[in-house]
Amino acid sequence: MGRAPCCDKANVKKGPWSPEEDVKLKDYIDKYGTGGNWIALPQKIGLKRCGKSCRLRWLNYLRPNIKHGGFSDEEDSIILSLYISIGSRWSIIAAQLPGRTDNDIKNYWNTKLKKKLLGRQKQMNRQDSITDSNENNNNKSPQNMSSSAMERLQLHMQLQNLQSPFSSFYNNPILWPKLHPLLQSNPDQTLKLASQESFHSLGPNVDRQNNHMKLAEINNGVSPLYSENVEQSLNPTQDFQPNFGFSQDLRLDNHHNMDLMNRGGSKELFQVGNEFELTNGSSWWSEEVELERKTTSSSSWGSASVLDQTSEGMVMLQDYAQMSYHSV
DNA sequence: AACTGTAGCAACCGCATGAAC
DNA sequence: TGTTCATGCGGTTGCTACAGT
Repeated sequence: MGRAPCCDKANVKKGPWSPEEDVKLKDYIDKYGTGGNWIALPQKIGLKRCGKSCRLRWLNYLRPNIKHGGFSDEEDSIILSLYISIGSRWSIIAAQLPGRTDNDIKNYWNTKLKKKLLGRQKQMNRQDSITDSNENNNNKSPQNMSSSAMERLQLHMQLQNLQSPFSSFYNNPILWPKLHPLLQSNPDQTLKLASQESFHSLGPNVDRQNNHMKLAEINNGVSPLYSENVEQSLNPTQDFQPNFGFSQDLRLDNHHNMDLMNRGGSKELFQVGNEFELTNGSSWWSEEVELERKTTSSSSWGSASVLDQTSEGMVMLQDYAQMSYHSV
C-alpha cells in the first residue's frame, strides 16, 4: 500500500507565491499560529496550497527575523567549519546562524561558498601538482571517495595547509560555533541525525542500526572533556574499522536560534556520538581509533578526527570518517 | 537585438522519522 | 505491535535575471 498523498495534488497551486498568498499566510499565523497542523492550515485560510508548501514558505521566507543574502565572513567560517564537521546537515548548521534558514545556507553553499573555496583549492592543486607529481597516494584517490567526502577533505586540507581567509577562524576559538544553552536545561530535546548521504556507498552488509558505539559524550563547560563513562564506552578494538561511513547522533537544541553574537559564558552541553559502521579489511579504522584515543587524553588532535576544546570549554568535533578509501 | 550559458534562488519531491491510533 | 499520517530534512528542479557572444 502506497503512502497517501499529503494533499490533493490536482487542486493545489504550485510555483512562486503571490504577495496576496503571503499576506494571507502570514496574517493567519501571526494571529493564530500554525495550530500544529500544516496540512489543515491552507484550507482554513483559503489557500490552494499544499500544507508542506505553506510550511516551507513560512519557514524560509515569511517567518520573522529571516535574513537573506549578505553572509558575513564569520558566517562563512561557521558554515565551512560545520560542513567539514558534520557534512550537509543544513538544519543543524542553520541552527547556529540566527536568522538563516537551512535552504538559504544550502543554496549559498552550493552556489557560492563551495565554489569560492574549492576554486581556490584547485588553484593550489595546480601549483602542487608541479612539485608533487611523483607522489601518488592511492589511498586517497578521488575514485574511492564520495564527492562529499572529497570536498570535505579538500576543504580541510585547505584549512590546514593553505593560507585562507578562514585560517584565522581555525585559530580563533571565539569564532567557533557553540550550541544552544537551552540544551543544558532541557537535554531531552534531541535531534537525531543520520547522514543518509554518508551511507550511499555502503556495502549491503552494513547495518547502520547496529554495531554502533558512542565515541564521545562531552559535557561542556566546567566538566572535563570526557566523562568516565565515555571513556568506557569508547573501548575501541582493532576489529572495528569503517571502510566507509559514519553517522552522528548530535543531541542539541533543534529549533531555537541562538544568538551567536551574544552568547554568554553559561554552561553548555554538547553531546556527540558517532555511529561507525564496521567491516573487515582496511587499517584505516585503527588509525582512526588511535586518533580517537588521543582525544581522550590530549587536546592535540590529528587531522582525521579533530576534537578541540577552547579555553572557554567549547568543544568542536570534526570527523572525516566519511572519507571512503582503503589502505593497501 | 537575439541567442546562449550560467548563477542564484525559491520551491518541490521523496524519504525518514516519530507520534497517534 | 503494526499502520497511518504529519512533519522535517536534504537533494533536486525549474524559473528568472544577467552576462557574454
